[in-house]
Amino acid sequence: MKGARTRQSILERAVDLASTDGLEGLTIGRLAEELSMSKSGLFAHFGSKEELQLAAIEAARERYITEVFRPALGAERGYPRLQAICRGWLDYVRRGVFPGGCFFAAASFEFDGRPGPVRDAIVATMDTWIGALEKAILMAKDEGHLRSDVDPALLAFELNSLFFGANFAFHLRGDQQALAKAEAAIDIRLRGVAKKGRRKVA
Amino acid sequence: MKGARTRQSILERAVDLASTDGLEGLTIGRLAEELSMSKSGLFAHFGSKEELQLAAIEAARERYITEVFRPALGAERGYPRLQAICRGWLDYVRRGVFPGGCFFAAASFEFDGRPGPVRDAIVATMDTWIGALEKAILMAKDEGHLRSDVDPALLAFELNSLFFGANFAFHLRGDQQALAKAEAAIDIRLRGVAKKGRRKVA
DNA sequence: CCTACCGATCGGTAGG
DNA sequence: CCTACCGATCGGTAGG
Repeated sequence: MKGARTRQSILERAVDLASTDGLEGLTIGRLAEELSMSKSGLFAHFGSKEELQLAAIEAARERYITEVFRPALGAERGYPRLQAICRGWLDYVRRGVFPGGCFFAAASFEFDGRPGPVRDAIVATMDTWIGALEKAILMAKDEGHLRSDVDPALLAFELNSLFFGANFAFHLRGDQQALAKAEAAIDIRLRGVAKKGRRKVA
Repeated sequence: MKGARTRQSILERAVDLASTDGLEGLTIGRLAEELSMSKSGLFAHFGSKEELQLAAIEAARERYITEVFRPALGAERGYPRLQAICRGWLDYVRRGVFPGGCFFAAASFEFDGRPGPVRDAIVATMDTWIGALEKAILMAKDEGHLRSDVDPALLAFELNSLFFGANFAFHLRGDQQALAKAEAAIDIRLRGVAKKGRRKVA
């Protein structure tokens, strides 16, 4: 019980560290020092650095679902929910849910050229996310909110690209208009596929 | 003269290594080993790891300009050149100009949460790139190829997002339709801002 | 451009 | 969860 709580607090810190320094830049020594515990004591919770990385990915996924994705499911299915996901994503960038910017964008670009179990876990997480986005689009089609010729896989690709682009412009470039641009771009795209009577995004 | 050649060959290797392992993951020891030279011999060319990282960013920028950007300038200014930049970018992803995927996307997401001279150099490089993209869009407006209400900063944001999204879908997810999706998304967006008579992207 | 070396830190282990 | 330790590798230096 206590072990599980300790493990969870280690992972929250690990996720924050990895979002700024990367999953490889995350080291057991610094993580232990920040938590004021011994390296070996922390290490005992995971058994290897790779297991720590995999557990951090899972913890980041849970944080993302709790803070960003699940709240959007409160909106009614169809266009409103798709809007809620988009607005929630931009808010996620603004709020800095991960201190070093989007954990998943960072992990994706860190591991896109390297094989191994960590990469595989990132790919699986991103496949699930893109799948969830496609499903929200498909629901909006089924509800008759989007035109029937909309390609969910294509639109999900576009929205995800704009999300990552917003993270890039906001966190790296410090573009003060980053979120306004992303919102405008999403608005343009969604208006292009919405059926009449559904025109506003913001 | 010979020193400059050695330095250049070190940097080409450094850029390749950094594109897969990151600019922090790039180590002097492994780089020296791959080049069959001593660590200190290599080190003498740069003086510090940070200088090596800065030189690698500059070398990557030169490779990008030579392989991707300059060829697109061969197309006539306006819509054709904007198309050429877009097509060149997707081809750049497909060809794997950097073995670990786009060097700049990786570096951007690696350093977006960390201060310092390396981050500053990445920001400056990306600002220049986005500025060049905006300029190409502005030229297309000036030539009368794009509608006069087009916002170059917004369209540059959108195109760059799709470029990075294509890199993500292709290199991380291994999505076989990644480039086709990116091409379709770019086509949709450019057709939306093109003046009549300019409708084809591919 | 080399050999030889430095202190610090890495992931990980032994033993409790 | 700790102390005490391991070999390997890190960035960097001395001296040539």
